[in-house]
Amino acid sequence: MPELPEVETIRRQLEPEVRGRRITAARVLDERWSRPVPPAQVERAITGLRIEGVRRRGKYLILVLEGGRNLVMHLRMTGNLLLRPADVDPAHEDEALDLIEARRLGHPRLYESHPEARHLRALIELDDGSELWFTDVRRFGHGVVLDGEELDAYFAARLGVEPLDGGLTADELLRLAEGRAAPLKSFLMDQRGIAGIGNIYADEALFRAELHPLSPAGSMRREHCEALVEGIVGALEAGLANGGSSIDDYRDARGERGRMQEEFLVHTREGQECGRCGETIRRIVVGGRSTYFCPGCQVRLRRRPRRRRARART
DNA sequence: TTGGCGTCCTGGAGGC
DNA sequence: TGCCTCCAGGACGCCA
Repeated sequence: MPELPEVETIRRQLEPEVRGRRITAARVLDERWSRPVPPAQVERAITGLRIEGVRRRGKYLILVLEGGRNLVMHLRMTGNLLLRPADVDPAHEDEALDLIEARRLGHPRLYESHPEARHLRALIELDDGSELWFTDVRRFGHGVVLDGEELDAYFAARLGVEPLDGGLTADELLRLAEGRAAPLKSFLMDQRGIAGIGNIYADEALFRAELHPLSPAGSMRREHCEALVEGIVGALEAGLANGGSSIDDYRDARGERGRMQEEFLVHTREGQECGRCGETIRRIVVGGRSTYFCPGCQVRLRRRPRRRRARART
């Protein structure tokens, strides 16, 4: 599942390749991708514009276009953004002419030469002949075009602090968690608090911090917050260093698998021995999501009584 | 205001 | 072999 490390890996690969390139054509093949905005409107809004950079915010990937316009994309669960260089396939030019039409008609030979085209949802052609393919098996991913102030408002309503830019401190975490009864696992996955953490890195961060996923978020003391900040940053940086994790569908911009799944400390390791204390790693469901933890060394905190507010003196 | 749950969506695994 | 059911999960809407 693309979380912060996966999206950042794609961003770092795309940035040097597409910065300065001009979008010569855009095709939205699945109306769900841009819903509720009609595909043609999105295509018109970005065609002809130069790409000034590639940014990331939480799990969102942003093509920064000239004139203050932005194409904001979210990969959700099975989305991939693939960069197909112009010289990858000498025969591609002829095939590209027919790719969209062949796909529309369900041409049987199309998927032999382009298996990823089966789930192609949007396609952006660049002026050097390269293409960006947004593919997505489960069709949860989407794209939206936003201008400057709209972009700020869009993220302000959805995303909290960025964990890797120094904004996440123990004090900030303590403030975010205060009074919250939600389990730590759910708390970490709430993008309005901390942006970019999903199911995988929430498990890994809590293991590193030695905190039980069912502990109420508001039960943390300062020392727990310090450990959790360290756990979050450590887990995300490990993901980045390994090119992200590929449990199912994730591929980077070059179509390569990540290696982080080989480095998981608890996630998907049910029944295996904990590398820290030797206890058997367990799987439970928290908030409808599979959650892996070590019952031996991840401490379950008790809910702290809410501090009484001082009565206003009259 | 907060937390929990259902929904969207598809491919793969497992059961019969 | 073929059909059916269940499961996976990010974000969002709805309800208690």
